Amino acid sequence: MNNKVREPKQIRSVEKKNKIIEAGYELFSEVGYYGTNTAEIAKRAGVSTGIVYGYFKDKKDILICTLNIYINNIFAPVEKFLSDLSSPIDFTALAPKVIDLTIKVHAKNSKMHEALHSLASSDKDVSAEFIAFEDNLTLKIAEKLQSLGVNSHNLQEKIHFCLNIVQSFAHESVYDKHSYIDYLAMRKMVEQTIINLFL
Amino acid sequence: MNNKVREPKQIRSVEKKNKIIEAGYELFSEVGYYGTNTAEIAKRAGVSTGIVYGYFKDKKDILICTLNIYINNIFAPVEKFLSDLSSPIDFTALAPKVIDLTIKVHAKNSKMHEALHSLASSDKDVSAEFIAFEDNLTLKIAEKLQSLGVNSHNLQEKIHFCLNIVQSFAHESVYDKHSYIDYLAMRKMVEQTIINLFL
Amino acid sequence: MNNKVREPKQIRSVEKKNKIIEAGYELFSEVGYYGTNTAEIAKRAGVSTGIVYGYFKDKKDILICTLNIYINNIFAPVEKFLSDLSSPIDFTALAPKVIDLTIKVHAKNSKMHEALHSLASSDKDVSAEFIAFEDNLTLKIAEKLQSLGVNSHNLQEKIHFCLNIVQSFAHESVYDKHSYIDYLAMRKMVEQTIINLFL
Amino acid sequence: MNNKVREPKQIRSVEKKNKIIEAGYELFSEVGYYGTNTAEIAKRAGVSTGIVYGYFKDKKDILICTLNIYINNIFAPVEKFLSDLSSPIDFTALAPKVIDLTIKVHAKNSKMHEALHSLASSDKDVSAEFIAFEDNLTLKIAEKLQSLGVNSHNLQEKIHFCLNIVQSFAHESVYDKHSYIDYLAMRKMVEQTIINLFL
DNA sequence: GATGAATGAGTATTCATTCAT
DNA sequence: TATGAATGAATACTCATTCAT
Repeated sequence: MNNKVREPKQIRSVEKKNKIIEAGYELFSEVGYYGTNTAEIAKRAGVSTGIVYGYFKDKKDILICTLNIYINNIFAPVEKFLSDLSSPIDFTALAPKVIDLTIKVHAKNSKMHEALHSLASSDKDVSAEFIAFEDNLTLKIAEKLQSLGVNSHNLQEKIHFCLNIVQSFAHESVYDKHSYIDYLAMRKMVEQTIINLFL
Repeated sequence: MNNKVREPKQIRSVEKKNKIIEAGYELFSEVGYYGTNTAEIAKRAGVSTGIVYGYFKDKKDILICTLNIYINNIFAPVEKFLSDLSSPIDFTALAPKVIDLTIKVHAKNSKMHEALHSLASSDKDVSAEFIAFEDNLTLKIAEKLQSLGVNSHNLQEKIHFCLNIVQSFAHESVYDKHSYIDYLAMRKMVEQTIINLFL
Repeated sequence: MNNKVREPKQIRSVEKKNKIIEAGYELFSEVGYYGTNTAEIAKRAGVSTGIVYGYFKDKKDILICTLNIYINNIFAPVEKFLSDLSSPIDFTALAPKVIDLTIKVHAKNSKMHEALHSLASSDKDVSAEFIAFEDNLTLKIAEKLQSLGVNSHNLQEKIHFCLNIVQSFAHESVYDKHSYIDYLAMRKMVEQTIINLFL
Repeated sequence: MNNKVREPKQIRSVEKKNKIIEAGYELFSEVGYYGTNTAEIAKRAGVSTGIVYGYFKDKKDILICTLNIYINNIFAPVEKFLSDLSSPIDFTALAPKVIDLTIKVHAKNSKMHEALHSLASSDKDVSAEFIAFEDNLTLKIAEKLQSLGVNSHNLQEKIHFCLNIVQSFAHESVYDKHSYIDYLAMRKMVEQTIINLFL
């Protein structure tokens, strides 16, 4: 067929495409997908509205690309964290660090997290990308732990479960949504749960 | 001031209002808030577009009302469950039942759950209603448990944490999103985590 | 044909019709014809929306009826004024009184004056009714003056011209629209112009 | 902040904006502000509905721009007229010319005059623009007359008063609204009134 | 490649009028 | 007569996408 979307090869073009993605990332984070319009993205990226469709198939395509930024924003610190791990692993010492990292990462990306999750529920493409990311993350961590001698049964399930509860805690903790909750006490529960899993 | 929205007192009116809410519930579940238009809601409810604004202030008002249905759909079975509890509580026996119930409830309301959460992230009204619901749920459960002699430290935090992990599990479980995960094994982890909390 | 609009014969009905006209008068005065809706008129009149169409053909029909109120509001004091006149007429003494009366009447009905004129420009029915009123007013005054021995040439033209300038002055004066104008000085001009006409 | 409305710099754009204003002018004149819809304006201007909002903030913004056309339509001939005046001024000769000019100008713009006045009564923006225009006109004339040696007391009030009666006469004269009036006789009164003022 | 003007389908909301009760 | 719920056509405005330059 007629592939209208350019794969930019020139450096200038790549830069321009990235500018658009960044602008999209910012706006989607600030006002959500439906609160953002393409003209605004173009304006913030410093390009014309027309050229956006030179680099992206449609508005959703921009979102998919911002999703990749989001994923990298999370992946990068996690990979760094993993590469610093060494055998033998002391989960009692590790758990607080994992929580700290997750909160830190989440605080920086929480808005986008919401914007993306919001779309994932109604859009198969976004949802698929999201699931693939989580799978990938779980697997990466599992591999690393195994290479460091962790031979826990149901390792992937444990990691996945940990990710769930840590993220869930980080999300609430960042927003401090429920005023009557003692988040420090809750944090201890999260830590202990992780430790118990890997005993 | 000018209260344009009718508070239906006639039976016929109540039925009509409910029809609209149901139609909204269905459509928001199917295609999300932004994928639904008011004409479509009216059509599915079998009413004119105009009368929708006789019962609801605006489109978001319909959503808020569907949110209440959703909340009741969850509250009702939980209250039933709580009322069947008797002292002394055996958490080892209780945990699986809680998970069963949550999965069952979630399976029936998961689509709406996503649609609502999706909006909660960008809309303060929806978000507030949601948080209030979660607070309410946590408190109700805490009261009941205390009345049955559970005197655990940080009871509210424990309950809230449990709700988080059970819901998170139920959500994944219903969709079976991650193909490589053994959800039965993961379920055991959830159960054990609950039991450990209340030991 | 089928004359749907009832001519109320019952006293209760007449009262109800008048209530609607009054409500219309108030609302048209306050927010203009297009800023008023029939439901609001009915509400203020204390009747149902449906019955409005029992007494009036349509929304414009209400306006035409309010126009009659407006006309009476002006006619009545003018007639009173005329009936107090006695021969011989001293225009030097009369002119200030005419201006006072016009301002007084205008102050009470200026909003409706604007609402009606606003519609007269685009609606033939309203316009016709308005012109008939002005003709009638001019003729009434002319008759009275003639009966009091005023035999001025072009009497009707003079009266009409006087009405124009007095009304124009009253309108501006009531609103004090132009800040740099000395309305007292202008008033003297209006008075002198009238006096000159009838010398 | 977010300046969405384009300030057209291209010749093509300027032409298009003018087309829209003209279309608005025509339609507002023909059927009034409320009888005109934006789609109709776009259609008559030969453009899409969307681009109308590229050039104008909203429907009222179009009206304000047509108001400016209207004002220029009046200002231009008046300025021409003023620039042809030379000292000393003979008001007896001037009065008929002023009336002729006003009638001529009014005949060309009377419909718009009505449409605008109609809105001025309910809209502050339009009203303000109108008053400013009248003030401006009065002042311009006053300056010119003073520069030509007219040192009349209350000059502004006199001019303003003259404008009122001439416009009022022109309006009626153009429409010949009142069948029983001898407009030639009335015209003489207007002339004489002006002459008397500046004696 | 790049621009930004132009398109036009789409949408929430209003309101004069009707009609079942 | 009277009610007020119901109708549905009408309308201002938005925005993803296209296209002439």
